[in-house]
Amino acid sequence: MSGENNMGRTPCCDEMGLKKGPWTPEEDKILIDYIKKHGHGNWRALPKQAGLMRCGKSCRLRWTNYLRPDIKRGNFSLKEEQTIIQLHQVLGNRWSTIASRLPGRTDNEIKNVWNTHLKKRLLHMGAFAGHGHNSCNAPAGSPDWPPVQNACTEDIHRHSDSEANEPPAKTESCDVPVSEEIAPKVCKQRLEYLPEGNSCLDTDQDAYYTPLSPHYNNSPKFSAEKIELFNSSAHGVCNQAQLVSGDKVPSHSESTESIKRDGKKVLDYTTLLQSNYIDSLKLIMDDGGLSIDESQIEYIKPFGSDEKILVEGHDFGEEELKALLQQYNCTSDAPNLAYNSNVLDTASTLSMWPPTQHAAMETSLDDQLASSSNANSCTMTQMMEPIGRESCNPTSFSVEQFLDLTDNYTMEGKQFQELPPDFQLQDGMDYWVNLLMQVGPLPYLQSASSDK
DNA sequence: AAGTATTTCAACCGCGAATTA
DNA sequence: CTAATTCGCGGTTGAAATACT
Repeated sequence: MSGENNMGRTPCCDEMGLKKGPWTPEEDKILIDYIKKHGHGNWRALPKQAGLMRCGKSCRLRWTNYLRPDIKRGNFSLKEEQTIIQLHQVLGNRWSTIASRLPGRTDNEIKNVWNTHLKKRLLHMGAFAGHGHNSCNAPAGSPDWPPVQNACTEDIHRHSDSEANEPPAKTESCDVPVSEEIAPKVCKQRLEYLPEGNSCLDTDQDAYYTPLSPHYNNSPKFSAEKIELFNSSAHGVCNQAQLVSGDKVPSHSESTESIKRDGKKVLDYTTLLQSNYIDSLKLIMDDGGLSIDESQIEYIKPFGSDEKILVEGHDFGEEELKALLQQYNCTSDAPNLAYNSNVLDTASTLSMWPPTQHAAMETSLDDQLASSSNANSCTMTQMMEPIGRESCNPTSFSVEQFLDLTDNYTMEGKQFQELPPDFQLQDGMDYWVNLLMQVGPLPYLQSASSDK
């Protein structure tokens, strides 16, 4: 060892004569020159050898967070922010892990962006529901439900990693005060449907679907409202869902017309995602008249297997569907799948169907909730869902602008990554933009548009 | 224009993990 | 195996910048 006499922890920066505070350009130059020449080696020894009146820790911090040549300066792109949000969902405050997924960004910078921008933004959007008593109708006896992602989520993860039986941190440990008005209702509700006279969800039809059973209707956590799904895939690019009651919902035709643009229907799955009946939908797979291609499979792979998939379209072949289900680890007990009649016809030949909507009725609600929240901390739609409907009225911004965005950044096969530089968000628009950012473009749209 | 409040972000601190002797 | 040491992480701070009154 070094032979120093200090027992225990060696003080770092409080030794006499060591400078603290902001670095000067001269100090930066000394540090850069030294590391370029010798590498950093032992950080503790570095300042002495380089001639800096700093402690090694300060040098390391300055280098890794600021002077490193591969540091990317400047504002975060929307894509980067999207990545942070998504990773934070899964990882919590593991900033260095998140940073490893964002080349050129440091953990410190990401932490700052999260704390100063993203957290507030999500809070404003209602994504932070907070824990405990007043933020949602969480069932008694389910302390970690719903699994929202906020400062507490990390605690949940940590506990689940190592101390699975420990309860998550209490509400008081959350550093995000959540008011009733901005985080009102995290209602984990399921996409349970019992299509009348059918066992499938046919999104090609104009139809009403009711929540699954009286069993659920009796639960305060499940609404008895009906859900209307329509116009899903006539041309493969329109998925809509609205609550039939309790909302100002445009009529079918009115809504359909409103999303037409140059005779072309525009993807609008945001509304579907907004539905109270879908608790973790991350992907709507619509063949759009095309076959499933590899990019679709690749697209859904990273999401894990706990979210809902709405599969619909006319042209899913047997092999394609089989591949899809296998990729998604879906078997006959795949309550996360919804599908239309065409898919059902195909699927029925696969011995993989029907899924377990009916079986789910037999399962206790608590069990379902537990299994759902075990799979992941919080899924995208749960995150988005708490947005108060009154605060995100779709008519509060220019529909034209929104369609411009979807056309330009999704329909034309581009990644929806960055807003046009001259684009001004109007009130309410950020909700939609962020929602799109969360979901990303559907891959088929890219191939569909490039084919045409 | 001046004073005050809020936001931002680079830097610090303490802790735990990993490494070394 | 143990203890010292180093490293890296995440939470926090506080000065500077910016926004608001």
